[in-house]
Amino acid sequence: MKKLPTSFYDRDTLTVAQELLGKYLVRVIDGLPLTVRITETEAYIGRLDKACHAYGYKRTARTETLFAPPGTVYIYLIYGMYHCLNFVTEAENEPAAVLIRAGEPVSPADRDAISIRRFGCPAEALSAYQKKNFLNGPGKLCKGLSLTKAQNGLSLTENTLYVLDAGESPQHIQVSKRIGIDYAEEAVDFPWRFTL
DNA sequence: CTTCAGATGCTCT
DNA sequence: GAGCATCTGAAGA
Repeated sequence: MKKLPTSFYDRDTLTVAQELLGKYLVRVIDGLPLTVRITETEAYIGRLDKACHAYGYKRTARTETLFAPPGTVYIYLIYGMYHCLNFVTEAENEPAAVLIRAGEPVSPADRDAISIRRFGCPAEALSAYQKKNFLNGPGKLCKGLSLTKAQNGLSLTENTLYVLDAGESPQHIQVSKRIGIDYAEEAVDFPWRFTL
């Protein structure tokens, strides 16, 4: 499988958000890869989107990463205790990104390694509720893959975090409104959430 | 299945 | 000082 190049991210954010579905997200820790199939994304586009941290090209210490070149990793802390993983899209200085909202382990070994990070025990010890809600949210995904602000600003062309083309073209994409952005006025209705 | 409150700290005004 | 691109456990239907 081939690592997605910078040119993949250097495109319209809505296109990238949809095409990321079904791709494999690889997180390498101490030389060991954890692989997750991406199943849900959201698009955020600073130039016109009040839900985006960099709406109207607002530049602060936090949003600086959104102005970085496409294929840069944007991770921020939310609600004081969770992290959200994003991939920067479009041209440099055009602040936009795709939020990775959910995924699923590719193999049983990935499932166990991620379960340890998320729950402190192997997957077989989990409750039905925990198995059903394994990586179905941005905070859960980051917890399971041990992603924090320490990885903010990394490039997806490096070897600690990257995306592989699994050869799967996204089918049956469900389109809906984004979650948790009630403050964003007209942008709350933008259909920019994509689920496999 | 659903709602609900509380956790917790960084970011921006 | 207010608010946040969330999650969990408890309680009720």
